[in-house]
Amino acid sequence: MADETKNDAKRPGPETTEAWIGLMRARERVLARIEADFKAAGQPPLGWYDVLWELVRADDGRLRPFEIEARTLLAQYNLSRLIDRLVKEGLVRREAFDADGRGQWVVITEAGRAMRERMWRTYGPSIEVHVGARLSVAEARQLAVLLAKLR
Amino acid sequence: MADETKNDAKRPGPETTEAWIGLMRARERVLARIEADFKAAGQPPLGWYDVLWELVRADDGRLRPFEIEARTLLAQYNLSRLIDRLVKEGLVRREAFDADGRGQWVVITEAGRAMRERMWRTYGPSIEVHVGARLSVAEARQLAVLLAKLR
DNA sequence: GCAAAGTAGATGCAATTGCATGTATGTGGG
DNA sequence: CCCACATACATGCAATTGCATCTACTTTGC
Repeated sequence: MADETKNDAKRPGPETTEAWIGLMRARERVLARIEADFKAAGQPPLGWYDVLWELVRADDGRLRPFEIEARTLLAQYNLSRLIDRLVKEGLVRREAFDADGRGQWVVITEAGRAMRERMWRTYGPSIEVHVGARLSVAEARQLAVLLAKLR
Repeated sequence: MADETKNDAKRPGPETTEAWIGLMRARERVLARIEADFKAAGQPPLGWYDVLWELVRADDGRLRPFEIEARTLLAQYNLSRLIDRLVKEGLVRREAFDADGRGQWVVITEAGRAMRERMWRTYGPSIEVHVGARLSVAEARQLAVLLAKLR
């Protein structure tokens, strides 16, 4: 996946390259396992959880789409359609945002809160099995610190 | 993105959860930046690089699809179609695998090698800027070690 | 106030992905 | 030898994504 040939301008050292490849591979593997757990439990994909969780955490269970976007790193056009799906499932509803005619609220419903809890009962153990069990507490903390530097 | 409520069976500790969220977010951010660099350079998406690079590294510049699959973590059906695209661009070609009628070789072409080098001139600096510059060598090494535990 | 520029969000269309299943071919047991 | 099962890869179809662009509004500068 990397390269050792030649010598132009700014090339990453091998440690950097391995960190990057490791990052891609680790998230790929872990995510695949977690998504498989969701699927096995007959639950929606992970993306839904993130949005529902952000809403639960927010005041009044409501956020503007652009706020969700910033918190989840979803692309604007993807979020717009993800909200459509959540609305169709009755997990959130859209409400007018009076102070700005362009805006809207996305509000989580009771069904949405219930779904998030149900999903967490899959997700939590899944994180524990696929991540927690492979790292000591100190390692997990250290990993989080290092990853935070990449943002 | 995580949860602190309730107390069922196996729940991840906060360090674990933060490590996992950090993993998702960090790869998201960095990947977005790297893909943007590829796009700005008018080059194909990152996935192409991985396949071409595995072929360059392999003996005779050839691998069986299932070998590429294992090395890159691509899903079988995605790889099958990615190879189609690479063939269409003349970057690889398929060859019969005599010892097993079900199999085939994927062989990198000269154009494929050239493309991989061209892509590396974008990719290398991109990795350096978005990953290398944010970590010391020791940190990068440490990060790679921790990430390796997740596979 | 009002045109120009910016911001919030939606959407048509093409490309990619995921899922289920299909088509060959190989292999192992009886 | 033959059948049941496994393996390698492809593919139809639906869902999701990416990209570019569009439609409201809002704000800014003059």
